[in-house]
Amino acid sequence: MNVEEPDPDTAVSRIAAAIGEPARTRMLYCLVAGHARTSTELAVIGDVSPSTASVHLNRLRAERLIKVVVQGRHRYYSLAGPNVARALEALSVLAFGPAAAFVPNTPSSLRAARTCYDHIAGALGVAIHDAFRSLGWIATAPSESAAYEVTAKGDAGLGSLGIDVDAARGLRRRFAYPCLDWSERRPHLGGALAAAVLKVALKRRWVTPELDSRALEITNQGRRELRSRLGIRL
Amino acid sequence: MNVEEPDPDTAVSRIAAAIGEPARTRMLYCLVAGHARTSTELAVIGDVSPSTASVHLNRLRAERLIKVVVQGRHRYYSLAGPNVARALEALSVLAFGPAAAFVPNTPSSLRAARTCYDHIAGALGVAIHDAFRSLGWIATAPSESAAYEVTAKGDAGLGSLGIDVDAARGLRRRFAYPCLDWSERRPHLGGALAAAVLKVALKRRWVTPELDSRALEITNQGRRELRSRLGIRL
DNA sequence: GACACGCTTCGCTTAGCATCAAAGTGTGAA
DNA sequence: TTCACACTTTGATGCTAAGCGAAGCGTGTC
Repeated sequence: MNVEEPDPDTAVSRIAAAIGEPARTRMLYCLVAGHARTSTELAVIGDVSPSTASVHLNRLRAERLIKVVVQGRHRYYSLAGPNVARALEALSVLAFGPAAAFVPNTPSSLRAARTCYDHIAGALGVAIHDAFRSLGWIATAPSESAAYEVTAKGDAGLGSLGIDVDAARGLRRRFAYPCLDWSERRPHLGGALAAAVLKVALKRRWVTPELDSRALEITNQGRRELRSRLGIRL
Repeated sequence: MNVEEPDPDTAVSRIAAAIGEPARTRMLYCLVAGHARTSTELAVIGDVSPSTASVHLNRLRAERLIKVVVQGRHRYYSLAGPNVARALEALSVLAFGPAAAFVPNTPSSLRAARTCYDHIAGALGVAIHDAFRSLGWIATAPSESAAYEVTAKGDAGLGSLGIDVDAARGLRRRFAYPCLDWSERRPHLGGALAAAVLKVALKRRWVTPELDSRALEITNQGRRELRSRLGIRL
C-alpha cells in the first residue's frame, strides 16, 4: 500500500514542472487575467504551434491546473481555481519580489469601462449585467448551460432604452451569455444583445470611446441615465 | 532596452522548473522544515549521488531559492527566505488540497525542548538564547559575522549557574553562535558554550532526556530555576 | 452534402538535462 | 606534512520531452 501512493513530493514536482515550461507559463499567466481563452489564442500567447499548444494544454489539464469548457467547436480554457492563481502569484513574488507582485497593470480607466470586442466590459459591464439580472430582464436559459434569455419584462425594459431585442435575436450569433470579466473577475454581458446595448450607449452618448484604446469614458449624462433607468451608481 | 529584459514569464518559468524536478523538490521540502542541511545530507534526501546533488544545489542557488553558509569544511544550505516557503506551500496546496497543507508534523514535546546534537533546541533553546541576550550575557562578536562573545556580566552570570565558560572557550570548536531552530524558526544558542549549558541543565535536573528520542522534559525544579535565574516563563 | 474551421492526435526529430564516476579543491585533524 | 574528509567540477551517457507538420475528427456554415 505504500508503493501505491506516490511520493508526496512527486506530486508537487509534477505540478511545478508543468508550470515551469516557458510556453505553459505564458499560457497560465494569460489565464490568471480571468478571461477564458481558446486553444488557438493560447498557442499565439505561448508562441508555439497549435499542435504543440494542444499537448501543453492537455498536460496542464492532467495536472488539474486548468479546466476546459466545450462550446460548439470552440474549447475555452481557464484556470482550475483560485488556488492555482495563488500559486502562480507566489511564484511571481519569488521572481520579481513582493513589490512587483502580480497586479494586472491595467489603467484604471480600463477597469471602469472598456469594450470587450463589441460590448461593454469593466466595472460598468459588470454593473449592467447585474442590473439586468436583478431587474428580472434576463434569466439563465433552462436548456443551455451558459446562456441568457430576455424575459417579457426585459423585452419592455430594453425596448424603452432603445434596444432592438428582436433584431439582436435574429442575428446569427450567440444571443446573450455571461462573459467573465478579467478585471472584475465577475461576468459581464456578452453576445448580440450586449453589442446592441453598447450601440445604444454610444449613440445616446452615455459613454464615449477614447480614441486610442478600448477604454470608454462615462459621460455625466450617462451617469444620470444609468442611475435613473437601471439603478446603477458608479 | 526591451530586448535586454527577459520575458517576465521566463523568470517564473525558470523558478518553477527549478522546483519541478523530483530530487530538487525533495531537497526543498526538507529545507522547509527550517533546519539547515549539508550537501551530503541533501544528496541522501534527494536520493541522488553527491555530485548530482551538488549540481542541483547550484541551480537552486542560481535561482535564489536557497542560500548557503560556509562553515569550515561544511556548507549549510537553507531556504533563501520565507517567500520561498510560501511558494512551496502554495504548490503543495495544489497537490494535496488545502486540508493537507504543509504542517511540520512534529510531536509537541520536540517543539518544547529537545537536543540539537549536544545543545538545547526547541522553545526552551530559543528562550535561553533570548534570555542570555537580553540579560547582556552574550553579544555578537564585532569581527565575525555569526558568533557570540560572553561579556563580563555574562562571565559572572554563567559562572553562578555552574557553567565553566573558560573551559568552553578552550575547546577546539566554535564557541557560541546563533543556530536556526527549525521548529521555532528563530535562533537558539549553539557551540561549545551551549553544550556546557546543556550539561549543567542535565546535571542539575532542570531537564531530563526522554529515553528514545531527542526530546527533553522540563522538570518542575527546572521551571522554577529558569524563571528565577533567567526570567524564563514556559 | 460539401466545405471551412478549430482543435487534437500521430510520427518523427532534436535538444536539453539528469545522472554518475572520476578527478580536483580546500579544510581540519594527526 | 600528510592524510582524511566534505564537497565541487568535469566529462560522457542516456532518457525525457518539446517541437512541428501532416493527417484525422467533430462542429457549424453555406
